[in-house]
Amino acid sequence: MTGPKPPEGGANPQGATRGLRADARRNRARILAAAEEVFAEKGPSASTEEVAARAGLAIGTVFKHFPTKQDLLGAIMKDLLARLSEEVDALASDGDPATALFTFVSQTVEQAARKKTVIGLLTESGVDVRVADAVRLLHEGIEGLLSRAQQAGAVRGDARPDEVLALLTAACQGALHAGWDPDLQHRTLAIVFDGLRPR
Amino acid sequence: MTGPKPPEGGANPQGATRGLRADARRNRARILAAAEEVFAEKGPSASTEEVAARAGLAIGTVFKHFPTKQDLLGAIMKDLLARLSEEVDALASDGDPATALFTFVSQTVEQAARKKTVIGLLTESGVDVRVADAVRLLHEGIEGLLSRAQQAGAVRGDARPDEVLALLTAACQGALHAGWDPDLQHRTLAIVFDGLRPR
DNA sequence: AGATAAGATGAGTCTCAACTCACTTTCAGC
DNA sequence: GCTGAAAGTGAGTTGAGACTCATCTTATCT
Repeated sequence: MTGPKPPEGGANPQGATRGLRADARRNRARILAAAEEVFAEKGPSASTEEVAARAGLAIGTVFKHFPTKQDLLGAIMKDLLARLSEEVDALASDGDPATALFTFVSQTVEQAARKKTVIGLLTESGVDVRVADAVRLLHEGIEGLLSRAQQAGAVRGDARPDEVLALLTAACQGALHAGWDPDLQHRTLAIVFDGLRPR
Repeated sequence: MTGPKPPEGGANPQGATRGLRADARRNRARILAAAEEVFAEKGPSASTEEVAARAGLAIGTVFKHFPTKQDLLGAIMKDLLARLSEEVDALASDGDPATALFTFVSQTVEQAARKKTVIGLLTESGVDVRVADAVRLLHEGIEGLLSRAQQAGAVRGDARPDEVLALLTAACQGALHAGWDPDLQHRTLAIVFDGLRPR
């Protein structure tokens, strides 16, 4: 009846990395980092093999941590959405309520132009159950930014959070196209922002 | 030196169907129709095999007409863009200049929600050289609608055609998401249209 | 240090879909 | 209706990529 400590049963606040052996935790992080890079460059159709190579690990290790490719994509997606939520929180506490929402949208679209991950994910598989929570969190964050902006008189009172989210995802999608450059992005978002302002 | 009439050398206004044997022309049309259906339902990742089945033809026939899958997707894309250009022309001659542009965008986005073809194509492969002409034609059409709307005072004078096209494609992309329903679509486009109106 | 289970490995399997081609069928001109 | 070329056929080839597993390695506990 002697042996290693059994896996800890408690709740794990961020990810399922508690109770993992040290090397496993390290490798999991490496995989996620590599995957984010690879998928950002080549989109979600990049092979798991390439992710493994970039992480300097064997393909089997990747599949041990993420049994299917969808799981891997879902984990990245979750990370990305969580980071967006953090940005929202930061802007909500520090930024000017009148411009925080616009700043957030601009930043996110900017980022989308570089990282195809989110975009391709949303397009290919729709919003997955695995990331539903993360999406809800982001939605709530946007709700906060929106209502502050409305109270500051910077955004029309009848705009709703789901409209903002729709505009945001649409703009992110659009950011992938040929001919989309910083200038066009700026001009296009300016139109959208004008549409959001009070008449 | 006797034999069947050699293929006609003249220009072919719509598609490369002139000089084809009757059955070939018929089958080519069947393939395009089937492909449009299949890709609209399942997106561009649907198999060529399924297209052949839907058309009631052998797989080899499909590949005889369209040597690669990209060719097939390109042909559909071209068709679709041509149809959009036709709609633009119709609205340009018949419609109210003040609302024609908005009507066109609404219709197109509406259609995108049902047919994933264009969207997935643009996302997966970028704008292909094969359809560059068709895109240019659509661009010119939008340019016309835009300048009429501006002359009618319905759209701000500083809006440019590429901004409109960016907004249009972005909205079409957005239309694929879970949670995108006619109501949300209407409200979101209303914001965009407000952004396009003179202040 | 020794024991042991967790973790890592990567060659191999399996599935799926794009594409080929030797052969058959059909159309069109005589 | 005969003939030759154009078109159609579909089993087979090929390649790519997701996923497996028998085996080896290593962290961690005593």
